[in-house]
Amino acid sequence: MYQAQELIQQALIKALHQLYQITVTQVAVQKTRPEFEGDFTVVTFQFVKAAKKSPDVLAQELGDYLIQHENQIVKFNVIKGYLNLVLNQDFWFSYFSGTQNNQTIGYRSKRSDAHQIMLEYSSPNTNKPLHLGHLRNNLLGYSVAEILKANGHEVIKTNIVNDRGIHICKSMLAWQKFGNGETPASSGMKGDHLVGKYYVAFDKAYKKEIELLVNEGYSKEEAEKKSPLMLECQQMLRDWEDGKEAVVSLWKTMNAWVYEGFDKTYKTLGVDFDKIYYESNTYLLGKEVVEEGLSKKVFYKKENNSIAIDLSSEGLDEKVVLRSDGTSVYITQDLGTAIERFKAYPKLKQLIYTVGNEQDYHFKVLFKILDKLGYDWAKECYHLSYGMVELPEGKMKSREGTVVDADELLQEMFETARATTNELGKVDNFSEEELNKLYSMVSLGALKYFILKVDPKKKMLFDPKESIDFNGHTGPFIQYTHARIQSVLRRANQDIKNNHWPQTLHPLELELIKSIYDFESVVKDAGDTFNPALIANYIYELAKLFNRFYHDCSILKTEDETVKNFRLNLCRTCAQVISNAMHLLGIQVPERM
RNA sequence: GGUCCCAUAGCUCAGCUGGAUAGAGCACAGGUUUUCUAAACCUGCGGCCCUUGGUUCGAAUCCAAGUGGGACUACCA
Repeated sequence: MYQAQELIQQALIKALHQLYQITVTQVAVQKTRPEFEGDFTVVTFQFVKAAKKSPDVLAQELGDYLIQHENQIVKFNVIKGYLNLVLNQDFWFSYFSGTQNNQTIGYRSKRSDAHQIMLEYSSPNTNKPLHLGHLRNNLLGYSVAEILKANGHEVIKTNIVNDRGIHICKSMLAWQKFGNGETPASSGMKGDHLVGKYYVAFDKAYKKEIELLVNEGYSKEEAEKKSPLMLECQQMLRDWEDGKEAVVSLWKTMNAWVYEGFDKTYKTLGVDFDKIYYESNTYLLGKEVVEEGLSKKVFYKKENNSIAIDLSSEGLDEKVVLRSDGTSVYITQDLGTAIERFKAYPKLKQLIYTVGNEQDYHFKVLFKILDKLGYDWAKECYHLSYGMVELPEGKMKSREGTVVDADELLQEMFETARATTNELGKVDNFSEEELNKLYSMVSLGALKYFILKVDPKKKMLFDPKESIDFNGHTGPFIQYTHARIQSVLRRANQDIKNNHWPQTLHPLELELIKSIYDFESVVKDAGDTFNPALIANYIYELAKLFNRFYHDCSILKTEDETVKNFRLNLCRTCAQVISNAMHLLGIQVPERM
């Protein structure tokens, strides 16, 4: 790999030392802004004092030195103390020739120091279908996993399904009471939606009960405790924990409906998992950890017999880790599960949890406790926290029915893709199967890109009334660019020779090479910061640049064979970068659209 | 009350490890196709980068305080 910045930096360090006896270990070398001539820029102000020179003189002297001592640098100019350096064109040709036909451009092959990383994402409850918030989780988790793989790591994608608890009992109870034996088959409803319907039904009936009780003169709090439905539901949960046949069997049946539904949605979305955990298997984990922590005096027993940890010295509060009746709280299970995972995967280096930012505090506490218990991998646990998806009227609430359902949204996007494609009328000779594949590719491209281009940690707004765009800074724009390139390559129908370089480059050609050059470092940054948005924004810039090039420079009509060959080469490499980058976002690119 | 996150164009977002005149897309007004896919390209319009202080040669970017918005602060999951 060629390292332009590194090369310039080393030369600069030498220059500063020899010319002015200034010793530094690092000099920031940035890309030159497009409005100036040059490839890389050095800001000289920081050395002005030590060198006792004016900025312009300093820049001039440094530039002279660099030209003399570094043969890759051929020209420079100084503007207001900024030293703009121009690299030898051969440097770029030489880099570019290394990318020829490299189908894994931008990806690192598996490294010797590869980390085995477990990345948990999705982790749905089995009482309702997936909504827009889950989509962000799924897309983010999947993409980060792909990005980490592209950085040469081994990634185990995992999903811990929250398949037990009071929320599932609510759906079960409501189905028992109001369901009349309805099944996905009898109703034609997708299983997760059917179960979700009864979750909502429970809530409605429950609210009604409370209203009645309040009218009878009880306070709201009392009413919530007295509600017969809720009492019955809690009994159901106890029965489930005791393994009571009828309850367990109903639970199995309804969960199976949900899994069938989820699988469909996952398949549509194109996300998958290497290992699935179920909370019904893990929810009792962690109790022995509490014992261990007690003996290590990390935890203490409170007067009421509950067990807790005091984290006030860390700026956090006291946290109960085991109830006074000896049952687990949620964090007990999380402690147990994390330890279990590191036991089951001895090579595991890092554990990443993709969970919304409302749980920031929870994970801070979790990691702190693991650290205090003496697990040295605790510092390698990472909460991949992301902001909520909000609607114009505020947060989504599934019980209040203000959610954007994932399946519905996917279906709507599909229809929009169909309508738009047909309107443009470029696909007359597509078969039915090819068409459906295209609609799905484009609609998913639009949706995934829409969600992933936003910095994960920021909350994002989704307005269902304004459908997701297919023009401009969107997934389909980038997919279109890819299809366009493929069309040119098909028509060219010729072998592309390597190492045939034109005498001079068009400015856009040079910019394209530089942009391609950046891809590798963008992948690295995205991996280091777990941020797919970096990839998304990068690849948009490349696509835009390509479209300008496509508009300004003819490719197939070029008479000079060397130039034509070079441009085809550039096209092919751009298409590969687009395809590889989009793959990291979980987005496929079409050959034609 | 405490802790954490966020604030950039009418809207949705980049830029934030300090650097040149703060960028895109959408929307709005216009233009480009006998020529490789117009889901494209080009032009215009649009900004006290929340406020005030501080650090610095230099602040949208770092620090502090304030304002506004959100989340969390369960023997819920």
